[in-house]
Formats: sequence, C-alpha cells, structure tokens
Amino acid sequence: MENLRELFQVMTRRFGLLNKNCCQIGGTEISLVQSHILYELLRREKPSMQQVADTLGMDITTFSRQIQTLVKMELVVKSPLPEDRRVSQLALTTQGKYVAAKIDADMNQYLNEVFSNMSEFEREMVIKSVKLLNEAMSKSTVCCKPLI
Amino acid sequence: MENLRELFQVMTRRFGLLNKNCCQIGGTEISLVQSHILYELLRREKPSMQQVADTLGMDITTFSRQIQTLVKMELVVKSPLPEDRRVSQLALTTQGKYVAAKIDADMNQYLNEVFSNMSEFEREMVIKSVKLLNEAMSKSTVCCKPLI
DNA sequence: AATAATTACTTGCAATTTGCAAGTAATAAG
DNA sequence: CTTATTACTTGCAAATTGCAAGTAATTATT
Repeated sequence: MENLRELFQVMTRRFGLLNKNCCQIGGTEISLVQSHILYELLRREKPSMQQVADTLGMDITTFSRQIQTLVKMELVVKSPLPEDRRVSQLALTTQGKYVAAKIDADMNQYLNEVFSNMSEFEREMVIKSVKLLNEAMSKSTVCCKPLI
Repeated sequence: MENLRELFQVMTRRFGLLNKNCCQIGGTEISLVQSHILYELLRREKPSMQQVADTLGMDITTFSRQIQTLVKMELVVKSPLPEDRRVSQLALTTQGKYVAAKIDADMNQYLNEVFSNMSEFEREMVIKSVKLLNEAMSKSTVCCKPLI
C-alpha cells in the first residue's frame, strides 16, 4: 500500500505556502485565516457568525475577534438580524468584495500556473480527483465534519 | 473554466482539520507545526536546523524555538556536527520516533477511511493525481519553492 | 597571522492568535 | 414570570510569530 500520508503531507504543506504568499492586496495585508473568512463571505448570503465559524471549524471566540478586525479594516459589516437580534448577519463591504475577489483571482492564477505543467488529460483527471476527494472527505466520520 | 480555487480551498481546509485532530499521542500533545517537523525528521538522516526550516518554509527563529520545545519534550536531540560546530544535527529520540510513527499511522488510517468511500479505480486515479499535483507544484515558479 | 565577512543558530522584544471561562443581551421554554 | 437557551463578546493567560540584534564558529581578505 502507498504511503498516503506522505503524499498528502507534502501537498498540504505546499498549499499552505501558496496561501501564505497570496494575501497582500494593495495596502491591506490579509492573514490566511482572514482569507478563509472572506472566501466564505463572498459565497454566502448574509450568514451568521456561528454559521461561518462552524464551516471553518473555528472557535467562535477566535472568530468573533477576527471579524472585529475585518470590520475595523472596513472589509466586513455586521448587522443585527431583525427577527432575532442576537444574530449578527455578516456581509462584505464593497472594499471587502474587491479584496476577496482579488485573492480569488490571484489564487486561480497561481493554480493555473501549476496546472500549466500538465497535459490537458492530466488536468482533467486531477480536477476530477480533487472533487472526489472532497466528496469522500465529507462522508468521512473521522474528519472534516463541520465543513460544508 | 473551473473555479480551481474553490476546489482547493475546500480541500486544504479539510486537511487542515484532519491534521488538527490527529496529533495527541498518549500523554503528549503535538501541534500541527510540530507534527510537520517530526515528519521531516523521521524521513531524514541528521539534517541541520536550516535544512529542515527551509523545507518547511519556516522562519529559522520560529523553527529554533519549536526545536527547543521538542527537545524539552524529549522527542528530538540536537548534536553539533563535528566538522562544523555551528551546525546542529537533528534527530528523533526513541520516544520521538514512536510519536512520529504513531502520527503517521493515525493519519494513514484516517486517509484510508476517506479512501474507503471510493472505488478501487477512483482511488488509483486520486493517488496518481496527487502525485501529479506535487510534481507540478514543485515546478511552479510562484509557490512552493523551498519545498523538497 | 590578524581582521573582516559570512554562516548557523539563539535571544529580546512586541504583536498577534488562540481557547477556555465567564460574561451580556435577546429569545424561547416552563 | 422565572428559567433555560442561544448568539455572541470580553478577560485572561499561554503559545506562536518574525524582525532586530545578538553569539559563536568558520571562511575570506588583506
């Protein structure tokens, strides 16, 4: 049997580095954690704090403080949900949307560069595989439960 | 064109969670960073600090302190290289080897569980794809340069 | 051979990040 | 109307980070 861990350890380490580099947009410096939050907010319609924190597998207190920072940076706005004012709805500001989209574009560019080292056939296979992997992980009982 | 980032963002997030869970062996609690260090030391013959730090893309000062912690935990030993005493050779203690091997085994078990949700054919394809991905990333100019 | 430069690492901060425990305020349940 | 419960926020205290500035060993230069 293959050493699966070996393969994945190296892969995730590389993606970690990729993410590390990706996150300085103009004047604003975005941490890895913040980029994950922005990523979620770009894709969702006014989610609550708890929802996003759960999706990202983050402690709610850590998340709360990260959101405070993003609000100060004027990338995110919080507004109380009218029908339940305990809940804060999260949304990106115009600036926030811009930053999130920019990170997205940068990451896609990096990934395309990576994929340019493959044949069309290989590219298709890898993409299909990552999808499969995501599905398999979402079914797994040992990990990744809070995710999507 | 696919949104590559979407695929990989979710995948890496999941692996992050996987790694988070994996690292408590008996009494000893191992952080994610420490598990990456142990992983490298298990595979290498007496590397220097700088070598491992570079491989992991870590700042040498951060690395130095992490090693100090691992030495205190009696998982790692440092010994000066005879022909150049500025250099510290790193090695796992017996306990360190045990812990590193245990994490390896746990991670492999988790991964096997994930893979059990796939057909034999899919499994082969995914493994081949991850290998391809690793190769492609190692050729990329934008990321992952210090690695392996 | 004496001095300077370089290398391999170590410490001193100071900023950031983390999570648990303990709060507050709003809503739901009894 | 009192008592949960929920959704979040703050108070620590510990851990992690990286830059700047060290030390000590080796190499290069004069």
